[in-house]
Amino acid sequence: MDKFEVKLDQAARAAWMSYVGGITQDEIASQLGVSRPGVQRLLALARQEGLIKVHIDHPIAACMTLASAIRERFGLDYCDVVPAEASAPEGAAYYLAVAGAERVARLVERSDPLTLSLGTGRSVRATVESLSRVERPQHRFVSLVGNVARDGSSNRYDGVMVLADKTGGQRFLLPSPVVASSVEEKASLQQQPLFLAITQVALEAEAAFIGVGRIDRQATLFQDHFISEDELDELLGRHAVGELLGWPMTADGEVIECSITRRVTSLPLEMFRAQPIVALAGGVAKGPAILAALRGGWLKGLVTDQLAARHIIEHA
Amino acid sequence: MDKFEVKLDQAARAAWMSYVGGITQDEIASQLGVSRPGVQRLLALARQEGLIKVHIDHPIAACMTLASAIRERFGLDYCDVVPAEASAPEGAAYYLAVAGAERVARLVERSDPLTLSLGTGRSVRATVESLSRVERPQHRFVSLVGNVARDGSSNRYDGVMVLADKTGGQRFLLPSPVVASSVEEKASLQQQPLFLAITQVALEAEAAFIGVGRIDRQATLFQDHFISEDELDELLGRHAVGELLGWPMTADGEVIECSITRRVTSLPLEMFRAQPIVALAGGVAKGPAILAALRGGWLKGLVTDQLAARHIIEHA
DNA sequence: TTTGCGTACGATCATTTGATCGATCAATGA
DNA sequence: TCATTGATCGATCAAATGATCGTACGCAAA
Repeated sequence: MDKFEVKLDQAARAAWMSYVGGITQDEIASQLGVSRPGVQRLLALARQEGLIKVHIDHPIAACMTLASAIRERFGLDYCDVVPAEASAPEGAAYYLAVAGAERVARLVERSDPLTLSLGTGRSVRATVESLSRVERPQHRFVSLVGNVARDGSSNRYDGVMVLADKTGGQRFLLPSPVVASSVEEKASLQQQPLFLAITQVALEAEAAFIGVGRIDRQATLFQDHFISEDELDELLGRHAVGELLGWPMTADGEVIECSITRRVTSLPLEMFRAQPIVALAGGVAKGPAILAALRGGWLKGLVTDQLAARHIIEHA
Repeated sequence: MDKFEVKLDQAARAAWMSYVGGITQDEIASQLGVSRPGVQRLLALARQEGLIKVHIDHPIAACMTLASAIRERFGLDYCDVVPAEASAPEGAAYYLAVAGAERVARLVERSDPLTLSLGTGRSVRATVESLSRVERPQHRFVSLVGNVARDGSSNRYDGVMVLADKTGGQRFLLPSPVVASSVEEKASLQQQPLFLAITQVALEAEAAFIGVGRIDRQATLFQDHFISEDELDELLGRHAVGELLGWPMTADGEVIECSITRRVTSLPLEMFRAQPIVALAGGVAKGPAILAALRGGWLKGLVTDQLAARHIIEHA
């Protein structure tokens, strides 16, 4: 038995006494016949050699492991993963909304004036609906996506009105459909003073909370008739797997150039490179779209659920 | 989801960040949006609720678990369990000797005068042979068992001479066989001034390190002809499972009263109730004998191996 | 035997964690 | 509505742990 093994043996003893036996380094020192700093060194060696395995016996632990892996893999500021187990009675969408609301609340609840952008989508809407009321008339909230449906009605997933109502803050809404009916219509809309003023506010935002959309027959863009079936096929033919703010992208996160994207009225994603964009999206079906956004480097934060997170890590 | 589950959720998060993520309570506090003492409370809750499972990934850990269980079950001052795996090239007896020597060294290496008693046996002998030399002429070492074999030769397992040679300390040997050939011979031996003087020294010992003997055909008492085959059968008939210092005992640790024990020349075990007796013994075959000694409350310490320790815990 | 280098170790200081105390808040009962 | 009780929480202090520095020791080479 060589010297290193003897030392490792002793380190394992000390580690057992400390972590399993729960005694102080002083007591371990007197029991092993070494000094207290000597014990601390043994414990450091045990940690360094990976002798100490810790397991948190709670569903959350698996989520946090995934979250940590995603955060590190894609260089995010943060990643929150919520449980998606059958034991969760209200469903993952509820937890996603609560977790998203927590993140939004951290910004909204402060007193300094804040400018915050929102995308649209079920998750974004659920998030702001989960938020508690707080009086913050000094804040400004701006929508990054047009809030008009193709038939002229308001966007059913808009969150800016809800958020502004809950806080008393100012609201800025893009009065346009997310995809114009023609390139000319888009050009006309983007020259209106209101559009330019809202663009300016959006550029001043401290953060943006957005949804992630799929490109398939269940896509909001398709379901809400912003794009036709032919256009859907076209996007699929160009390997589109998801969209952010109406901008379709490939699995690598590259925005697709085509006739459809030339008609998207949302502010170009490139304008927000310097802003933290946080995606709120979950479900295994959203996995490919979220992964695309991550690969493209568009996101600084992610709030998702375990199912999507697993997909992301398995395919990263 | 009730308040306790929310709290437990948060505790699990904090625990993950601390124990798996390895970050400080301050950092966790800022990430969870609570105060540092709040984090400390969450971690305490996680510990209290048993969410944190620690495993030491080293063979020693299993030994320490057994040792801790034996120590608590029998109220020992200490219990050292050494590995008994096939991966240990030198065998468990070597580790047992090294561990025993460590315990003896703690006493022997100090400068204050020490009086120490020794029993006999392979383990005791191996232990003192594992001990490093140290100059301690002020110490006294006394044998608790006669060091004469039935044929008049010295006891091959005596440790007092070895120990005294290694330290330069004084040696006190009982010049008698462990079992006299008659009650009269025992009486005669015990009245000799030398015997009385050695008894007095033994009573002043701070601790005693002894072996544990079996009562079967491999028993030292039988192999070395201290007892005959009939006497072995008699002891087995009286449910003897082991012996300490030649005193045979039942599985409950009660010293057996019979013609054989009336001839044992060792000092009566009852004389050492106030002294810490440490047993040095290992191997699965020694399990029952060690367990008997523990049940009888004769031991204050134990140095053993994993095989014996398992037996003890499984049958305790 | 001496010298030089690397490692181990205790003293000491800095940082982190654990625990207590008092104030505040929320819930309950009169 | 008010008073009481229990729980929560931050401020603060005590205890424990982590890390640095200087010294001593062990080992190898000259």
